[in-house]
Amino acid sequence: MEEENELIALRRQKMEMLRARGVAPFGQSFQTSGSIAEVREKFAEGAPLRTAGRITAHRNMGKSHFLDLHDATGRIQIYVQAKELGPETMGTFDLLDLGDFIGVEGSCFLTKTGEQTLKVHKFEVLAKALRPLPEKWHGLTDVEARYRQRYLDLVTNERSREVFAKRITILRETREFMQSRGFLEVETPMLQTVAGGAAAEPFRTHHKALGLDLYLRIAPELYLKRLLVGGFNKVFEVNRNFRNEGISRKHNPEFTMLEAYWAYADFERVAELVEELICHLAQTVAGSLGVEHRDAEGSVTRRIDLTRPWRRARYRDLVREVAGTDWFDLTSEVRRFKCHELAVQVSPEMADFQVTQQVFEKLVEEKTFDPLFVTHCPKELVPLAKQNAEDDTLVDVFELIINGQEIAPGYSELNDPQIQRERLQHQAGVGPQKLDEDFLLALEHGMPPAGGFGLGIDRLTMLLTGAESIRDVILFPLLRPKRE
RNA sequence: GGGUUGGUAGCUCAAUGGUAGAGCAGCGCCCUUUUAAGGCGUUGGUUCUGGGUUCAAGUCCCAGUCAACCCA
Repeated sequence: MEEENELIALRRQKMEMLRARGVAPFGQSFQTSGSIAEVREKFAEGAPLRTAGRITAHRNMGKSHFLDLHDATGRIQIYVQAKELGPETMGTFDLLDLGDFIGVEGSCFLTKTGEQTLKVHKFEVLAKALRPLPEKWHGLTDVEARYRQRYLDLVTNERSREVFAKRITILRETREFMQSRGFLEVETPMLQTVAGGAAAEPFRTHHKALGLDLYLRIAPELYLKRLLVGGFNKVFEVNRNFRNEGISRKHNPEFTMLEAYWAYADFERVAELVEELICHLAQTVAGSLGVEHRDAEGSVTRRIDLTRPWRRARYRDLVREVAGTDWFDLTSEVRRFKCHELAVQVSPEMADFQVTQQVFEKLVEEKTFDPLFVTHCPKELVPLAKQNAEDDTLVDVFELIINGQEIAPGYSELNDPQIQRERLQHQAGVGPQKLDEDFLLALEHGMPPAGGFGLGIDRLTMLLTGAESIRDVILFPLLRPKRE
């Protein structure tokens, strides 16, 4: 990657000097009494304990040393006394640097300020760090470096560790919640011959042995529905979708989605379920239904109230609220003029429903922070949903908006194979998708009426952690590689 | 794809067109309860890359590159 510098050369030298003393700079397994957090729990004055971690600070008092040992669970102070260890061991100790992994055996004591400390009797070098870590106080703040070298971000930034700990909890609790409601977790293909289930540009790939062009899935929907045909009543999948589109604060080309289907239910019951799920996750992860977002200094920048019941409103009513009660009576030309007045940008090639959707996105979606279920959407926006029984220009769906973003769509699923075929044919005409004949064949065998929903795990994590960018909740977001 | 801003030591940041600096880390010395330890001293630079303007460029201009933000 980069050439040798003085700091690295010096660490290599120390590594060789360790070898010369018969100390392996990259050690073997080390039996501990637990992680650093566990050791702190077991802490009892005088008790012997063993733990391991990375050295992140060294306070040198001459004949005695205080060091901080870190792992993902926390920090513990260790105390090294020259008299205790003897000159031979201290010679090895002097070859340690910040960043090195060591294992220590010692006894618990409290310093005069009351800090839990391990007085080291023995230590082992577990791994020498040949490159220096970022500075202790500011940590790594360069956003580009934080994404490219996430490991350094995790080592130095507590806040980043917390975000990912919460993401892990969200995934675990989501699975448990869905399973507790009787949903079965299934796995469906990532490699698909037809990229269906959504309107999005797919990634292409190729299977050599079959000589077959394939797509990375843009959604698992059509396979999960096949499972309803197959007799499953409640299924869900949590995994990656891939969309070959632009990258932004809210978009990463691969993102994690929970998708679930519930036979004999409809979008109303699914909305209830989603409400319960998100409230459960908020309680578990944020500890409250009042979610607070904070800036780097810790001041609250946004409060989101998840208290149930959540507001439900019809798409057209919401548009009327922001664009005037007569919006849907206006001509195309007047609507476009009104967009100009409302500072909503529209382009000439947009259809009327797209103009309205643009108004909706800018003036409703982006300004809504507390949960809002948008219902009775126009069918052009959601071609895979069931038509409303009273008004066939509408479909039985909800779009859940929280934190200014669409977080979860929910549907009464279309199960009429004939209408489904027409809709897909219409969609295939404009998009890159071909017709998934195999899916239509399945539908013709009969799919029960069902409710379904998708929940964007990345955006949900943003909501519950206060992250401003999707890259802050994805461990390794896609970046363009750095060239030489 | 378009616009704006940015890229300087390992990290965090300075530097009117005029000798590239500081803090932390490192290195040396002092210090046996420190915790952003402290004190004294000290090393470290392809200023993102390539061109140009100029007596002189980190700084101005052009092109490229990567990133962040906004827009499509």
